Amino acid sequence: MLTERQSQILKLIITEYIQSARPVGSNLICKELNCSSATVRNEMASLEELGLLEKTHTSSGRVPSEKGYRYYVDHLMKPKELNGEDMLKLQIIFNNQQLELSDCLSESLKLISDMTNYTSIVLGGTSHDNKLKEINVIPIDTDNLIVIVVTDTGHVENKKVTLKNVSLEEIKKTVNLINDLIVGTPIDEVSSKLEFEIKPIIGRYVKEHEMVYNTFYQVFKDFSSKNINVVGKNNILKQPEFNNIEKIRDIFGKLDNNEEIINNITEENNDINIYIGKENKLDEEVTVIKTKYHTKDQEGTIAIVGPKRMEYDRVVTLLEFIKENIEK
Amino acid sequence: MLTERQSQILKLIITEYIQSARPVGSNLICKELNCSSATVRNEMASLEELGLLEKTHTSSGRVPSEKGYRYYVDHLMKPKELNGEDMLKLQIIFNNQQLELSDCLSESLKLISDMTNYTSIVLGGTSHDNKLKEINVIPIDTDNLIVIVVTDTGHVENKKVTLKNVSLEEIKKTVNLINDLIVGTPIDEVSSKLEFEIKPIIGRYVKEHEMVYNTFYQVFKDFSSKNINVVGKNNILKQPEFNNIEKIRDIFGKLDNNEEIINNITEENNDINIYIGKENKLDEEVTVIKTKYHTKDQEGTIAIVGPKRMEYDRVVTLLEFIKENIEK
DNA sequence: ATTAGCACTGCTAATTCTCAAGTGCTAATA
DNA sequence: TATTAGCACTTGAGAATTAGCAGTGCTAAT
Repeated sequence: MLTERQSQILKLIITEYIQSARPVGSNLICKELNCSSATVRNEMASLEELGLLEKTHTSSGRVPSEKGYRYYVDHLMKPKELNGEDMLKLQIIFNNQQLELSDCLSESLKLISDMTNYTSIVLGGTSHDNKLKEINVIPIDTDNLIVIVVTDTGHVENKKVTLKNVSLEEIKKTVNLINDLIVGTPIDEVSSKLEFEIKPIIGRYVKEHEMVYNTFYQVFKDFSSKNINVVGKNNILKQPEFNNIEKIRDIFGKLDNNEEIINNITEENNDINIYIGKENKLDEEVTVIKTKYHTKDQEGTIAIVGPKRMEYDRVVTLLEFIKENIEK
Repeated sequence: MLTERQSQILKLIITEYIQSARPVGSNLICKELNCSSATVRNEMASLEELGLLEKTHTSSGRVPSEKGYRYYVDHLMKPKELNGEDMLKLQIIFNNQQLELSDCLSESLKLISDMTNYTSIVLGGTSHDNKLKEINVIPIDTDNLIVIVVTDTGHVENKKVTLKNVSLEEIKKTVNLINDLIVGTPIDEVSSKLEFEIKPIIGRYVKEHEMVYNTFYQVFKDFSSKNINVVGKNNILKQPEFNNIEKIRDIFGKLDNNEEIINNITEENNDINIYIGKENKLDEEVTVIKTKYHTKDQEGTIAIVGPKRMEYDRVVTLLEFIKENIEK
């Protein structure tokens, strides 16, 4: 357990370092405290002993270690009030009735990226509460048609499909079957329901039933797949810790790789969670702060990615605010 | 006019520089030609006199100037055969019947980006030949509904809109009006037709006619807006000329700015056009090679962006191939 | 327990030095 | 007249050196 003064010093070093990105020396700290630089140096040495601080070289100032940041977010950090201006801008987005919820989300995270110079990620997926409302087909020509899928929450998706040698009659029949038997099913269960309720009987009505079944199956599969939105990637270029091209390429590569994002960013926990450096699976030189969100028609993850030297308090407050606002 | 030997030297310098990105000295060249390095130096001096070559400092090798590249693409460059492997990969994309045309385009440009390490851009827009086939509404609840717009080529778009205090009756009436009067209109003329044919009469059928009109107007406006697809942006990080963060931020900023892309990339000419350095409006340190394309349902621009030190011959051939393939 | 003082460390930036690559020019040559 | 050999010269890149500074750890005094 740290003494009061050690806590103070650790906190000062971290907040100073977050702001300046340069190692912090004892002189700077002792001005804030009622003691000499020598005393601070002694304390720093103990904090380093505990693994909370590091030096970049023998005679440099101190830099927080990952363990130091962890201690900071667990014990020292105070929630930060949202500043008036930030709050106002976010309010404007959420009060805009014109915007669909998913647009609100990306808009507000775009704003946060601009304000903080970090990168935001929204992962969205249809939720269990999202039920199939109806499907619809619009023929284009003999071989091509559009399938439109609508959920009860107003989420719509369409896909152009090619079905050769299948009469419009048969397609209509299939659509009716689906509308009769599947409507009302949570969207994430449609696939299995299709398989057990439609597949066995479709042969009675449709000649090329395998092809037709596969086509519709594919449409629903696409529908329930996740969408990924990475905002403010270029902000990475503004962070001094990412000042070499290799590193930038590395991180940009990861942020462009959808699979990697889904695997490493998706959050299952409803709290605001902080993953510092090696604690996160995306890249050990960044911190990821993220949370799961639920709305009536979708659920997913919102995440902020930045350097380990991140304004933790501010980001947590912003994420809390957004999560709260989209969930109502 | 250049002598035969001068042409040869210029060409050698440019191809060598394109490949190595380092100033080219006389020694390297004289090995390819039957003459001494002194002779080559003399010729280089004349080529510099003509503004076709430059030096980075008094005793460096030569680097092509923009005028040099221009001369090269106008007079020296031979069209390059598509190599078998590249060709094969592209063929696979174009032969895939499953893919929509627009997907083919982005797929093939993604491939080109990977092969060349340049960045590709596809600008698409609905063309004049693209006609409104039908519109459709699906009510979600009392205030919200989905508007679905379909064109005769199978392009579909949907939008969720909120219309308070408007009865379903009135909305259906509006939809019928549009389907009766506007269907068959080229998509880029729908807006004006709405204004002149629907706006004057809608008041007869709908109480809140202004709001309803505006809503539909907005839907069509969104529909006909251009879509932009920038692929392989990260390749910029691989080019040695873009090795400082400032420059990268600059270019990334431009490539993320949709307005800038539309204004500076859109091409009106059907040939493959090459814009070297200051000749292009995007950024004076890059070369843009681009062309306009037409398909039955859309037209737009495809462009490749890379350093001035670009493999001109290869890119031109690739673009020609793609243009040809999507246009049939 | 705290602090003043001092020797010590390692980084950064400036300076100098060296070397290689490449040039332009002159004079000799074919 | 066109080409070439030869040489003095220029420059940048990289290595080595140096000076100075920010900051440390330790010791001894308070």
